[in-house]
Amino acid sequence: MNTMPAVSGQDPSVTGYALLGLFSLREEMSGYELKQLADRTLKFFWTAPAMSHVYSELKQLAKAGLVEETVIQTGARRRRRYRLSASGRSALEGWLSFGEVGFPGLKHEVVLRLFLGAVSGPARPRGILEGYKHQLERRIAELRGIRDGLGEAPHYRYAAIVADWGMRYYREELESVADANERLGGP
Amino acid sequence: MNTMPAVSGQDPSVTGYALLGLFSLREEMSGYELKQLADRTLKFFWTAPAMSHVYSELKQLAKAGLVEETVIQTGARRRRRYRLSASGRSALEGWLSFGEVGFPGLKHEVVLRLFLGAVSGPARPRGILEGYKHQLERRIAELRGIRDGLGEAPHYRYAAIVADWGMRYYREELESVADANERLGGP
DNA sequence: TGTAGCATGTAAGCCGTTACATGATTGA
DNA sequence: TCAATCATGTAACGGCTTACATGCTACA
Repeated sequence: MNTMPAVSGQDPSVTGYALLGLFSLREEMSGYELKQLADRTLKFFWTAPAMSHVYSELKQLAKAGLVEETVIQTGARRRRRYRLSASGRSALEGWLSFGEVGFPGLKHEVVLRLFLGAVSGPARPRGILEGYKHQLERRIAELRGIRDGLGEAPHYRYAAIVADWGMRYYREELESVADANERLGGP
Repeated sequence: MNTMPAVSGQDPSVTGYALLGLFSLREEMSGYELKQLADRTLKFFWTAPAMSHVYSELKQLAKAGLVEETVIQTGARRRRRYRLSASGRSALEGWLSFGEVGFPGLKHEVVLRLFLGAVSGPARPRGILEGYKHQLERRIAELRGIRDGLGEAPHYRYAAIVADWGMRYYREELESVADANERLGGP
């Protein structure tokens, strides 16, 4: 016999589990708050879902019983707040301990355009590289701010490892930009 | 008045343009060959499209007049071969010279699971990191083979820059794996 | 009182995948 | 001749985005 509560819907996507996982950092959130948290965490290693996608993902997670939904009526609009349910936590733990993990997926338009440099001529990649460099510097500053806020507290142990991973990655990208610029005969 | 030939369909997606770009490396290809080429080039900086997606993308590109299609009937099955058309080349050039290039998108399940290490406990990330290390080593060997085949010929100038970018990235990932393992108290 | 930003959603539709079906070719 | 691999697609569907619609709140 089945002692689990009946739930409906499919297995969550990886993004679904990722969002579920964020509830381990903060017990209760609205969709908006979850999106904000995703933009300070997930974003650095997993494409941040659009606002509207966060809402629809939460709807599905609620339908599957993995998060508990509290509806608050305020005037003409209802607000919802969510927290991880017991079965949500065990689903998350199960997902984390299960199976193979795929190789990271990358969609790197900068490198794509560099790769096609023979078609566009070298001026275009140089400009793109320049723009990418600025974006990277902004990202690095953003991530450094977050990383500094974590400190060395054991509570943020994993987050700190991940933040340092991200910093190392962005620094490597900066190096690759410099190397490519040099080889393109750039400044 | 419009001097361009009439074509139908939407603007290609980035993946569409990426595939179009591969015809600058090899004049004429079947869908199968295009997929093989993508797996030796694109794959390292842009998620490689599934075989079936390559076929449907080619169909769309042909419909839009960006590639020319030659149909060959052999027995009960027709084969198709493709080459870049004149308007395909100018569409590619236009796309390459146009506009803003977004920040690279990453879907890194390894880091995601590391990030959630507090939920799973440290043993699981350690195992995942170990597996990732092996995958990275295989990738590096694969890319090194390709890179060595390029040599220093000016013809492969851009490809060589991109291959070296990839190698640098994978080496950095290996460093991050080692750092994370250390901090997890691992071997 | 009006406007900018906070907040919550729905609808349409593309992008891309997996599963499936099937044919052709090569070598054991 | 059987199996493996090369090769070509179709169908169904999920994931995720953009565009749009709307309400709420603070403050100038």
